[in-house]
Amino acid sequence: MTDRDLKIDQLIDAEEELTDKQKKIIVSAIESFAEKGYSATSTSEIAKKAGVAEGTIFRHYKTKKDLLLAIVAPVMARFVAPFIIKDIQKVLHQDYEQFEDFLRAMLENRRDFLIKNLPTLKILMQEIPFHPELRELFKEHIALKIFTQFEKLVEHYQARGQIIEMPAYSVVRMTFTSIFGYLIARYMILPEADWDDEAEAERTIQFIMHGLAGTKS
Amino acid sequence: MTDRDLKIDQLIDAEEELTDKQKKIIVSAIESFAEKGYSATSTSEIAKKAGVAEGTIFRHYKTKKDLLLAIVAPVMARFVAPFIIKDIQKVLHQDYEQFEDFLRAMLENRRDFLIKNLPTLKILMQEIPFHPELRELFKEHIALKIFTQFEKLVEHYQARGQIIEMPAYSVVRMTFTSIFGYLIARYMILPEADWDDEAEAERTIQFIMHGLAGTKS
DNA sequence: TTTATAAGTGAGTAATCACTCACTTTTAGT
DNA sequence: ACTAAAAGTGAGTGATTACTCACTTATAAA
Repeated sequence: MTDRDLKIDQLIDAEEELTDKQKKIIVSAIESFAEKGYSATSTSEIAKKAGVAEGTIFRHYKTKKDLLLAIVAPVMARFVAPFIIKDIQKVLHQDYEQFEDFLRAMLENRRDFLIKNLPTLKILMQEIPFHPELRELFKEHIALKIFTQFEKLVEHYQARGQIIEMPAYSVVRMTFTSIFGYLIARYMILPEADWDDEAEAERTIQFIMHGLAGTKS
Repeated sequence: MTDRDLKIDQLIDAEEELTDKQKKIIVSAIESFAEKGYSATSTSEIAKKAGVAEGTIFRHYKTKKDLLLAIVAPVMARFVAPFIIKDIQKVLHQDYEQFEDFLRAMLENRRDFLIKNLPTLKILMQEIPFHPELRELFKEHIALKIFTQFEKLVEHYQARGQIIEMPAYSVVRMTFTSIFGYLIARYMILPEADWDDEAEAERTIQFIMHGLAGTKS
């Protein structure tokens, strides 16, 4: 187990036994951060909403920023965790012989996670540009781990003629763009519209498959 | 000319003769808003950076939020303006017989605009979720005007067999997702990476074209 | 040159900010 | 029941906030 894997596990396991008041603080903070933004939310406001003295927040989190990181970091770690597979080859041969099957599994899996953690993921997207620590965590996990892992995966399917010959990073970018573009449009930008979720997901997957179609259909 | 067209023109023309100090205020505000976010930027900070008394800001903008809107609203209007074409049919027959040509023109055109207005567009993306006035402007222009306009356009190319039969809104969503996904990745998320811009743009267009290919190739 | 209007100033304001600290209450091991 | 550590409190801190206003300076038409 590398240092980096350890870091992820630490982040995920960090959510241990919390006091009732601690939970209320986190719930209230998530609500306010998501609604008004991190900078526009005051600690007194969070305390009031949580039914807690303002001092209690600072008993558990040294600074307001610490509170933000405590909320956002574990969710980021859990969001990318399923992509970090130790033995890709095995998974691919056993579970997903077709790239399409892999795509479909990924879309459904991450959709469920996104729905369960919508406000926190909104906060994460909002604040990433302004906090170097968050950006660093993101780069370390996403850019390095997932991206390279995904490139191997793409090359695997390219070798089998399922995906067009093209730089792997382009394939990865387009796939991510399409899937998360759909999820963001569906759940963040236009959640009110009446979506036919199954049909729209299937169309998105077909779009990617045709867009990246290789020599063997 | 409808009320809405008038509104757009008003927003665009709003940048008339400004004092030297007024320009410096706007430039400084854009810089700080983009770097630290709107809420985390103080008016005293903007004044200092612009070499201006704090009162001068409030002479021209009633509130801090007014300053934000004065910066962001015209750029939003200009960003969507080229999509608002009065006579689509004419444009399509004369300039873009192929959907592919239209896509390529749109990509290049909006790329240039994005590069020239990068910080302001960053601010816009950041602040849209928190300001109802901005969201309203966006919905009015994007959701209603562009989206319906684009749907007509898609149906035009579908009728000619260039695009697969599929709900037009899905086609629009996927096209926008792919193009702006590329532009955002290229210029906002990973501007440091060494991109082969022409190749990457071409790959993105080919990806869309294959993903949406109709009966007649 | 006069004069009205607009642009610019900076000290001042009440409110709010993140955070501290001396203190009280709760928890849990013996 | 005793006790030490952890959790919780809320009044108080100086700094900073967006914004005001009485005043000065610059602009330009008559």
